[in-house]
Amino acid sequence: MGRSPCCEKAHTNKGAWTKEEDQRLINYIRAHGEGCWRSLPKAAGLQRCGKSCRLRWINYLRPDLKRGNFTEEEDELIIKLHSLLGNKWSVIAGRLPGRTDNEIKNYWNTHIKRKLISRGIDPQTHRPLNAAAISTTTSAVNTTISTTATKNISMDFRNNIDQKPNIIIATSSSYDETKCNSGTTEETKPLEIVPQKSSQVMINLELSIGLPLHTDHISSAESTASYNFLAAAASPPQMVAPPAAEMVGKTVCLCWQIGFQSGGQCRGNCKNTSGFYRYC
DNA sequence: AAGACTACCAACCGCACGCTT
DNA sequence: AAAGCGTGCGGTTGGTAGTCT
Repeated sequence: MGRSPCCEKAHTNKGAWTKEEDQRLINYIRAHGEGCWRSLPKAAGLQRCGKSCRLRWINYLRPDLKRGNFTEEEDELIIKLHSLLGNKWSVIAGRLPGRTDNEIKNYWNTHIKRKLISRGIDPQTHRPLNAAAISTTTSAVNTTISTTATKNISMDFRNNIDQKPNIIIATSSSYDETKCNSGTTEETKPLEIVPQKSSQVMINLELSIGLPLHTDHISSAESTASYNFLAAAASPPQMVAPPAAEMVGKTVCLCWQIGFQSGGQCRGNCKNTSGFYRYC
């Protein structure tokens, strides 16, 4: 399908924004709110493309933006989220209040990439640089597992946050509590990260892939991959072990379900009986 | 002091998606 | 069903400030 240009290029300014332009944009949005970016420039008296206005507002002028350097905690959270989500900057930004996708993307490219490389970690795969060749084999195995049987796959980062996670495959069928509604990308809950006693943070991301064949239990065609990891920057490496009881109760769970989207909203039953939260 | 180099980040660009007509 | 529109996303670029030689 054809598309018209987003704006008339002939009479639009480009490049850095002036203070006056900023003020005009702020004033307009304060008075009329966000939205309708296409018509905003004209209404606000700006000779700018609507996209440019939107970007300027989102990345720079929004009042809830947190300026300043990233903290060590934010660094580690970005690394963890990137290892799970890849270059989904907007999703990652959604987990970091006051930070924008553009800011995180820039920070990733200029700081974190180098930081990971200096640690001997491949920034793209989050595996040791010398293990890149193995990664494709491993992912192929995981794909086979997740599409043929009901298994719980955990990636445990507690050993060392800088190393590839331990992958734990369990065949337990007591996973009805992991059920999550399909097509639930509309509503997002803030990610809860509860500091642990030992200043650790545990995040549990669940990936569910499958067809909703049964209503009561996860079907045999469904599989669940759980990614458990600790942002344990302050803690020494430790042996892999099941999470302690007090940790389970504070675990945060992100649940991603890939399936047919029905357009329905998340029904909000994302907290299971173990006190886990899911992000649907 | 000045030119070269590097790092940073705001802004741009093209594309994809969802919704409406 | 197809076309058009509005918006959001991710990759890339270009200007500028800081550092090095």
